[in-house]
Amino acid sequence: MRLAAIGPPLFLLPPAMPAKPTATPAPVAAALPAAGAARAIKKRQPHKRQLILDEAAHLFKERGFGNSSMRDLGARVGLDAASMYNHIRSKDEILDTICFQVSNTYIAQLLEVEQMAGPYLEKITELLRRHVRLMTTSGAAVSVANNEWKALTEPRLTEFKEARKRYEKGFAALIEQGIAAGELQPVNVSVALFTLLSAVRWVELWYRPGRSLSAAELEADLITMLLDGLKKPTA
Amino acid sequence: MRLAAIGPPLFLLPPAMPAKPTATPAPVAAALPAAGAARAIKKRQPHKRQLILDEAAHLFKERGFGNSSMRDLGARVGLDAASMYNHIRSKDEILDTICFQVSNTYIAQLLEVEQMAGPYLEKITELLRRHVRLMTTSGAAVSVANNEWKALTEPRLTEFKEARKRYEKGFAALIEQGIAAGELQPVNVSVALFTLLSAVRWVELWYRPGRSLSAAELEADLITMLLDGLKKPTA
DNA sequence: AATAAACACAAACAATCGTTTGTTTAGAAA
DNA sequence: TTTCTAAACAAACGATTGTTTGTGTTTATT
Repeated sequence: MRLAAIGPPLFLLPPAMPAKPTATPAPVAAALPAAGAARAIKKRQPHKRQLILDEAAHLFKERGFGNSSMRDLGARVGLDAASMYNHIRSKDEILDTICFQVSNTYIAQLLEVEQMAGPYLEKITELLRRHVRLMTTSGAAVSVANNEWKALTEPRLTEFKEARKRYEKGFAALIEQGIAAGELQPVNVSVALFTLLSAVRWVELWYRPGRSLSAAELEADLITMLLDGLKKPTA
Repeated sequence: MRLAAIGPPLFLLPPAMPAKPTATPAPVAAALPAAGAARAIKKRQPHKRQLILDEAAHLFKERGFGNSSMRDLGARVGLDAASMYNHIRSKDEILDTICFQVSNTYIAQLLEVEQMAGPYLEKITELLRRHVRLMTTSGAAVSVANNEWKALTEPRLTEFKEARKRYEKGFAALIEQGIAAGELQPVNVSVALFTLLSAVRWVELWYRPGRSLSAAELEADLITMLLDGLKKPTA
């Protein structure tokens, strides 16, 4: 019954507090100012802004948006709270940027997969694989987009929800078509969708680059388990 | 591609904002003062305290602990913020009570199932079933325990994490034994555990008593999908 | 060398936070 | 009645919140 080698405690799927990685790859599309909300301020050192965003993603993931102060964030970045306002517009804009970077990436992945050829089962697998991959490459940002989006302010809150719904509808359509094609079990589409999206969420909380399980192995195991089930076929 | 009948938008498993139900069943074990943290203050009207706790669970679920003020909560309860301090010790105590009510219930369910007879697959199914059932009966509290426990203060934060770990270890042991007995596929135990616990989490965000899918149907579909997989066996 | 822009910080702003205090109301116990 | 106490509110507490202002320092451009 060894659990230690693998996991940060997961009671009922809680955001764990990882040892602060001090540096983030952040492969989400770099801070395009999300339409109508955030205009960049970068001048001399555009990397400072990204540093703030990365550190904010980790802070918000660990403590939550509402429980994190700008002074906390400043301490992590190594800047006075006031100084950060040379690089960002507001605390809200930070959250906005993180959330929409993630949602834009997810939408882009959906569009790509939708245009692929091949059976629906392969499309679903590929979309799920990319979904998981974003978690392993941009875990903090994904975590914030998943857990802290409620703190977005109003027109953007609605926009985010709409983006989310678009992603879900696209994903659900693949499942529905897969069922119709006889590739998948005839389960309730929404139950299947939510279960899939939900099932992979622990990755964003658990995965750290140094883990014994590689990201590729994780992807494979996870997808196999979801598509084939835990139970051993009675054959 | 009808998704509407079933679901609140689930992008990557976000806490949805439900229409405020105005009344909660709250079948978690009623507010035993968690050891060393909360001593009840009830005098004349002990039900007022529970009303505050119920309303807090919904508020914290919708907006998050850090984004919810005592004045917000008071407005929902129909009381001045100050008046609530006749019934509760502090804002932290509210969160503490909610989190540990949930974790205590989960631990109790684990202990019960561990003592059952029968194959491991049945034990796992039963534990999963009770796990889901607590979400459908105490969704708001479960959601808060899952998402807001990070805001607990220190010694209780550690206690909560330990309770969570105990639950996980017990659950993992069942899976490991099931694999050893040849009842389950030989997957990585932790991957299986986290995937199962994670997969059912959308229920806490999606389920509402008035849904077209009954709680029982939901339980059945969900468990079947996780144990048998989404893919249609190529037979 | 001079100018201007980019950036950092100290100090302070109003607003809001959780909570305490003092007082009043209302019902139960004597 | 009188007495006691639970419970509600108004007002205010100090602390902290996000953010602005003013001023200085660095750095690149002319």
